[in-house]
Amino acid sequence: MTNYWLMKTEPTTFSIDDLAADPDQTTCWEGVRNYQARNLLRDDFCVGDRVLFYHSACKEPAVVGTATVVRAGYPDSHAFDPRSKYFDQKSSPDNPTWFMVDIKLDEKLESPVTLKSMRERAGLKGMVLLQKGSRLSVQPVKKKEFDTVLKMANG
DNA sequence: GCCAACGTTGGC
DNA sequence: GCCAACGTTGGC
Repeated sequence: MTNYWLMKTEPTTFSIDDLAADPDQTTCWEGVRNYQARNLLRDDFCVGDRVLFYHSACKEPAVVGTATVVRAGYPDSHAFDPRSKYFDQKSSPDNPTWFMVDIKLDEKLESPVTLKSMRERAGLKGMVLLQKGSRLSVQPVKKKEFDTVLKMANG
């Protein structure tokens, strides 16, 4: 059973081009420090799940690509490193607080699907992303929503 | 840069 | 357990 997700990133921090430039086009998704998102990463992400890669807090917020989960939830080791900006004293290798997954790029969309265009699409009304005050950085997406976004990307 | 909405912290 | 204060997110 494949799950569908949307993952937010600020392109100034890590963009779709950064992912595309990686030799394996793969990255660990470190630094999530929100419990609801943590629970999803730890408990619900499975290898093979599909991901909408979303640019937030930028000029044109949009889904800019798709990816696949290639490693399910495992402890975020950045939380153990005092030099990391993601360091968290309360997380330890014995009893990790924070988790991450690995994702691999599927495709960078030729034409990004903007937040604006998603708001205008009746079929996407229920998307978590579009709910008022929604700021979950890792969020579930329905298969139908995932397919609709891709349809919008491909004309 | 503004500000609404949300999550976390900590005093009581 | 309540809730005010604070910090962060993220669209605009």
